[in-house]
Amino acid sequence: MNEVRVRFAPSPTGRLHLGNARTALFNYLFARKNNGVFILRIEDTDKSRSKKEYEDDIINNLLWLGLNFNEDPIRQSERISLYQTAVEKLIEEKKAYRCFCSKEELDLKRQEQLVRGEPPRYSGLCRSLSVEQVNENISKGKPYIIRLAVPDQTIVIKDLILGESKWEAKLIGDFIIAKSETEPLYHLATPIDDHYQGITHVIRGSDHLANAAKQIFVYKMMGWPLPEFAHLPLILGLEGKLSKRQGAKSLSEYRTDGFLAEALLNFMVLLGWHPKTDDELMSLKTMINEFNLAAIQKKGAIFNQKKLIWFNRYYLRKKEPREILELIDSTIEYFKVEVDGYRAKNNLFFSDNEMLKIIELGKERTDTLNQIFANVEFFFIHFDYPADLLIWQQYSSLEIKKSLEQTRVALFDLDDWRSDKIKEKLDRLSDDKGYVFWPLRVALTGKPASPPPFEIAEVFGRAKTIELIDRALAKLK
RNA sequence: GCUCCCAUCGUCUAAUGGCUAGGACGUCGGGCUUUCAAUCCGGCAAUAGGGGUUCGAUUCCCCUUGGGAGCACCA
Repeated sequence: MNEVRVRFAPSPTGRLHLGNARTALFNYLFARKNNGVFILRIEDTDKSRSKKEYEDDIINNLLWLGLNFNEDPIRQSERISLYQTAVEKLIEEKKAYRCFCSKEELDLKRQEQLVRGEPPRYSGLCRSLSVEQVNENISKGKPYIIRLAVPDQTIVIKDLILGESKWEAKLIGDFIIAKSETEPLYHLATPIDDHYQGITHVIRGSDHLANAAKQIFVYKMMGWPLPEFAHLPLILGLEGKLSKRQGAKSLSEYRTDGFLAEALLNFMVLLGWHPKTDDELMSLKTMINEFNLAAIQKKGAIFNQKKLIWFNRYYLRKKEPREILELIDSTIEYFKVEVDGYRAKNNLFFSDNEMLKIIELGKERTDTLNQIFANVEFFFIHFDYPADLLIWQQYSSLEIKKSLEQTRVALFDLDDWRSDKIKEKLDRLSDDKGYVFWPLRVALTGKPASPPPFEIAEVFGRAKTIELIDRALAKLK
């Protein structure tokens, strides 16, 4: 039994998005599950659309997710001679030929075929050109492209996920495999690399199923054995295709929007696949153990943002405040700047311990990392609120004033300024907790909803707490 | 237009030719609670439709409908 070798082969024509990332994940899981090798191949044969920037984005985000590849990534643009040799061999053996038809002619024929209700494909006109005719055309400098001379056969794709499907050669036609000897196209470069890289399982999106038929012809013409194919169902948006316009964000965007790699991985793996057990919460390690290609769903999965958010909340809550602080510092730099801005502007500085406490309070109440301070912004900004907000239920303004005065006295000479001690002391003030804690919360936060006021008081410290209580008292007549 | 693929709660999915079709997210209601969050308990919610095969079909077959993908000198 050969070693399992799989590849993730994106073209660097855009940022890594969720659909691609899931394809990478499934390849990775399959490789790890089988103690195999996971390879990254950059398919940059289209020079005009490929960009280094996108290549970097893809690699950085794969690494961020933890989908490490085992070998150095290869670029198709650096393997031109490999494809050239293959093209020349195919032409030599009359398995491929130069086609001199112009684009205009082809467009016209395509239209005609469509009108007749036929699938649009090349007629094979130039296949019958003699060597002399070809040479004459070349010497005249007539432009050409290279087509595969597709034999009249029916291809059966045996897909590990989708099962068997049949594809007739006459409906495919002699497709183009290269623009020239040194400019290979996808349908040629991909099977060649898969062969020479010893890929045993081609795992990719099901939008490539029809391409598999074409590529199988290349394998046959080259006399190579076929790899296994597994075409993954596509991820769809609520209204059909998951497109950039429909909120399909790049991984980079999810990252700066405050999503955690753990959440994204866990969410993605459940799109089209499910573990045997009902336990959906999985680390990468658990996924590897549980993964099974045959259990992958055939139908496309619709992306459910709310579940992603739920996973994100879950993993955020599980993280230690220290880890979160590091994540904020390292991955969300712009946010650190923003927070530092708050602090400088308001002359509010917190020690590391105080920051950790703030994060602990914030992380319980946020969907995403970048929103972690949103619910505890009162620590960083000057806030104001209407006096009415201080009033708890049916109490009068005077009674609330009394409550705050009692709180002030109780806290003023509290020896041990810790949240549990603060709570303990305030608990004794009244049987109606709301009567004590509600006005204090509003005094300390300016908000009707917040973490417990005694926790906040601990971070603020005695002086700031008393100051804020005095501000509240001044609002009450 | 042609080819291929697909079809279980709103969404992701589990299950078996045979108990009340299970779980998760969401949603609704309740408990806890000073608020929010968290958490706990409970409810609503699905086998697209029509034919077969069978004692029996969500499961196997056919048709319809619906959805998706492909048909580039992109990948």
